[in-house]
Amino acid sequence: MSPIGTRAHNLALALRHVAENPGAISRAGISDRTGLNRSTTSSLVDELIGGGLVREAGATTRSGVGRRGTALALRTDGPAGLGFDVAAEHAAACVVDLTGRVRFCRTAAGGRRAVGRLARSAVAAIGDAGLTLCGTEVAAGVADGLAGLRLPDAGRPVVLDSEANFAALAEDELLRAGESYLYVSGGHDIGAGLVVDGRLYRGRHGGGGDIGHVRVDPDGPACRCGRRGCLEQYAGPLALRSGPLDRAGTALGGVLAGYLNLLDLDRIVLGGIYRDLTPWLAPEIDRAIGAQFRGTRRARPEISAATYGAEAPALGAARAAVREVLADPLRWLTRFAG
Amino acid sequence: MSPIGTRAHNLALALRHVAENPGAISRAGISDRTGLNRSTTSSLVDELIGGGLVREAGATTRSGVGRRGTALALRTDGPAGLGFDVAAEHAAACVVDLTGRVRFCRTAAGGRRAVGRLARSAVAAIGDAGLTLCGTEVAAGVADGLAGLRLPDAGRPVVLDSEANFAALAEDELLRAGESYLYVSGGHDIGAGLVVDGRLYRGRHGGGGDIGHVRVDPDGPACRCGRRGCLEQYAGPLALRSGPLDRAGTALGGVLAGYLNLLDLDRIVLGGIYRDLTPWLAPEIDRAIGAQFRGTRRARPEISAATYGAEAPALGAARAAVREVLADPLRWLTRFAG
DNA sequence: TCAGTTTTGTTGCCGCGGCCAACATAAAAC
DNA sequence: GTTTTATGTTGGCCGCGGCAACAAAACTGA
Repeated sequence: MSPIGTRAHNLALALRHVAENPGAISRAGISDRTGLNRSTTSSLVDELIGGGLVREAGATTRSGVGRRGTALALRTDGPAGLGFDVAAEHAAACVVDLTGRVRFCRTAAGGRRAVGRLARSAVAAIGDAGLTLCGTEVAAGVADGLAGLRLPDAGRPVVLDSEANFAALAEDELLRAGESYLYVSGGHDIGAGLVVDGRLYRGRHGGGGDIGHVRVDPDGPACRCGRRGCLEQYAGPLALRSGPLDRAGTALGGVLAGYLNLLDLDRIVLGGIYRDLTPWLAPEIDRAIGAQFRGTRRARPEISAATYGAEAPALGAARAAVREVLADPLRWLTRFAG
Repeated sequence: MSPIGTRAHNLALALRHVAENPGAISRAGISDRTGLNRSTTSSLVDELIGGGLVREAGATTRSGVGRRGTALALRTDGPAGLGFDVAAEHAAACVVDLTGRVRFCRTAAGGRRAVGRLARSAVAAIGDAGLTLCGTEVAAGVADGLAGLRLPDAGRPVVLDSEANFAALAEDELLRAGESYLYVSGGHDIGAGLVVDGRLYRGRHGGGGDIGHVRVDPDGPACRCGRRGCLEQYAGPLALRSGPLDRAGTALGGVLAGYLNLLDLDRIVLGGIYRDLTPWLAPEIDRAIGAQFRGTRRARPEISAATYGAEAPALGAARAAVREVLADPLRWLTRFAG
């Protein structure tokens, strides 16, 4: 059995082109870019419109001779992705529509104790906006942080992953551009989310991505993990408050340089508490990378600040949920069929 | 247009099951495991048999009531994968059949000057064995090392990649098991080939995988690259001859530990000149990894010696070539159609 | 103004290929 | 022998993509 049938594949293909050219592509445009026949494209688009994922949006503007096409766009009153971020001291919930636009976003103190309240508000917001929940994903440090929580789930399993991974998935522009980047998130732990060619790398067992205890200097300061010279002692929140930023940047850059020699990435994205420190951290990180980088045939990666701040993990989780609909619209279209 | 049509996908699916259960699976068995209808499976297998990829091999042995199935196996007189390894001082050529078995393997001194002679011998061996060349892949340090070389090419583009990447692809058992591992190859350069879930990770621009100049100690010895304390100065061939092995193991382990915190791998494979030193290197590497490893929810990766020695890159390149046929048998079946 | 040209979207038909049901075959159980 | 169970093949159905023809909508040029 095919992992995804031809029809499902082509529906996703058509839908992706609509998502990437909202209001600016017609059936014929999809046909041109996909190589599918115009009649096939018409049939696919009709099905997407019938299922409430796509709408017609006037005529395409185009100079020159010939009939104008019918512009297509994603509907913003269809599926809603729901994302949570559950940490020790705070929690957040976020709702996005099919275009990835934020329709609800709220943060609360109290960690997992606040989740129930946030969930009720989010579900109310989904209803008020005329949306329909399509999936729930949750950023959480540890899986058992979820045990006992009852989350609205759209009849599908709730997806769990790390904060850094979901925060990496909030970077819509980079994902759409198919970039390869490492999202480095500063916080109580130092997390990393690796994206290759616009797709999240998940370790085999969902482990990995925890780089706070990579050793920077065997003779460095003692760490709470019982060892010495961990990255956290240079670039963790305590170290950032008490130490100079250039020391943190150098330590981070040294660790990242090792990754860049192995992995061939386009970009380092600084998130979490690093985001607002980017102007001070980036030069030192860049210098440290330059001291080890050996790219004879590739450009040195850019270093940039994350687009979103504290809300990034919840937002990324919500966007990941709607991206599942974009990746396999047929499942959404037949969700009542069984 | 689908990247690979339904028929092509199902042919590959059926063929993969034959490859993974040689001589021990029937049409009905494929049908059971794939979910495809028995009639569909019959049609697929007939096409694979007609194209010379699969043969019937007696009856399956099974206890209990019912008719015995017809056992299926890969043919060993069909497509041949041709792999080269072109280095500065030596070169190698390798031929494998569809099962991945080595049918020809020869090494020569002289680097790229020896390639023409090796190629002629390999092509002769392919003919003598009644095989048909299906693809050529080449392990080479730099792409321009290939400029001007005329290689037998089966009418398809010659694939180029690093020695470490191809050596990683020679590990058939690990690939089949879907393991995630980093193949570390010691040599003039220290290369690394990353395999995730049985699939080779290729950087965006084919860069990466060159870890010889990751910094181990900023105050370390000067390196030919102009910087100080590079891994090569601890674990390169010169350092291995003059220095103690435990120092090399510790340096390697330190670098690998950084990767393991990020990547969540099952295994480190030691290849190249490290392969035969594994008994001495592995304990130190393991110790150094243990000093930084933070796997609360995953096992510490195993460290093992590569299955093959100097012939690994050429063998891996040859196996990669036949794997293309296994991945898309329809292209092989229709190779004369255009 | 109106035919000619170009582009868009729809409709009817064909064919590939997967699924289903029925049947022939082979081996064991009774 | 008959019955039961598993394997492999055959014929027919149908979903869905491609093709060709046509209608519709815009511009171009006498």
